[in-house]
Amino acid sequence: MYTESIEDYLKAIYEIQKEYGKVSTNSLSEKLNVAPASVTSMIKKLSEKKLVTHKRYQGVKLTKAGQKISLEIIRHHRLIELYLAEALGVPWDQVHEEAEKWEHVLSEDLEDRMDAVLGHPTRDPHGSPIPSRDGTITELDSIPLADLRSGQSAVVAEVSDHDPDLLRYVGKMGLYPKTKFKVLSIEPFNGPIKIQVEGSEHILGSGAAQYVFVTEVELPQSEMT
Amino acid sequence: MYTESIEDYLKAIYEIQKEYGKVSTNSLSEKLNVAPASVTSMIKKLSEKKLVTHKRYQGVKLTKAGQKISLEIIRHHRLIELYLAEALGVPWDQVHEEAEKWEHVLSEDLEDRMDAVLGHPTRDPHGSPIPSRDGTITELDSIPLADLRSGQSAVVAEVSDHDPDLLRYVGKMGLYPKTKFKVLSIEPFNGPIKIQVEGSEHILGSGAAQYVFVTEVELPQSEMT
DNA sequence: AATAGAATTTAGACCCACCTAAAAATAATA
DNA sequence: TATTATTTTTAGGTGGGTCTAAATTCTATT
Ligand SMILES: [Mn+2]
Ligand SMILES: [Mn+2]
Ligand SMILES: [Mn+2]
Ligand SMILES: [Mn+2]
Repeated sequence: MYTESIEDYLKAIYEIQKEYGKVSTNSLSEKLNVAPASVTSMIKKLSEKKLVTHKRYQGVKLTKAGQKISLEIIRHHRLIELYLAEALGVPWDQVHEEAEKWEHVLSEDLEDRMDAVLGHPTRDPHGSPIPSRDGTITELDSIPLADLRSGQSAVVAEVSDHDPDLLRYVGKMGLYPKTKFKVLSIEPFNGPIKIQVEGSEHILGSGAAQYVFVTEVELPQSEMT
Repeated sequence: MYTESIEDYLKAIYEIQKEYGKVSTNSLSEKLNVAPASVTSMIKKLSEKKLVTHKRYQGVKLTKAGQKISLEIIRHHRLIELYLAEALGVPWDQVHEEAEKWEHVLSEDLEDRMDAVLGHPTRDPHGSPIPSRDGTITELDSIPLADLRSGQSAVVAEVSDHDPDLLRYVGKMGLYPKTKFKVLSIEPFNGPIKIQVEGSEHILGSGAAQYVFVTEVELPQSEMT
């Protein structure tokens, strides 16, 4: 078993790698709220343990072993989030914090039991895919809601789960994963977006729309090719 | 919040205090599997934080503040044990290990939700009382099964939860809390004990009988006063 | 009361994860 | 290309929790 710290680093590396491709010391420093110097020394440790490869001043990359552990922790995290939401009614903006701690002490046995109770789910409450036990994951290809145009319809795929305020904000307008909605209007220069969700209209700030990812985009008739 | 280590020390101190009255450095060393020297230095820390009082070479005693935290952790531990058993079907010999870790990262909110789902229970799967939110606990007054005599009936109150093998052993004969049974015979010099549980007979070693605590003892007619 | 044995504490050290301040390497810009 | 700015690493230090080996203090026994 690895320390909580190591597991959190590996998870962060996986996530940054996925989002930006390259994983710099500074990006880890920011994500994990530790000083860059601390990251450097942890990188040295991870590198000695062959969990990441590292070229000085060039960022890190997960090894096969590192990715395995990383996905194992992400599986814990997301199963826990979903379990808390489903079985104990924890609101979706609070599950992340709880999972952040619990993920490190969850036994494999309990992981399996939760998985079974939930019916072997594939998505967490924010729409993120849950890696399978053997460490495979199918990332979604979705686009930010902010990139849609007037008249388009789409389905919410995933909402970033790192800011509880954001989750409460978009939750208030019903923008949960799998929810279909339509863009009524979108103002230029990152202006507000008017959307229709299940009959009612809402105004969504472009900042938030950056963190809501959508799929199944339908063009309005007039713009079909 | 306190560290996991501090919480485990406080919990151990509470338990030893309850069982033996006096809490020595060595008893903590054994219970926590750390060197006596480590205990001494932790005691110094707990003492500075006013969680225990300590007279050199004389053992420690929880302060009000120390007891409060201790009972808070014990509440977490026992609620978790019960939740795992009830909601996820974890066998009673495995819940302790899982709880030992999770207890330190459980939020108050989740504690309350589990408590509610379980219907505000008062006993964990091993029969131990669950402290209330405000830190009160009513310890049972029970006696070891080993102290019973031939012909007596009693009800299982509590089984020590620190040895999974013991739990599986007594579990096999159905000696769960609230189970009524009768002593058919008991051999002298710590000999084996023959008991009847729900119709069927079992032989119980005296070692195990030391860790099964019973209550509601009924004398056989012939020995009534 | 003296002494042997047991329990406890002190001394000194290790590993982990973090920090700040300063140096070094890389990237951006004039 | 030379200079400046940014990023990353090194150097040195702290606190938390543990260890072993050596003192100290208490307890039991003669
Ligand atoms: Mn975490
Ligand atoms: Mn999530
Ligand atoms: Mn514990
Ligand atoms: Mn228990």
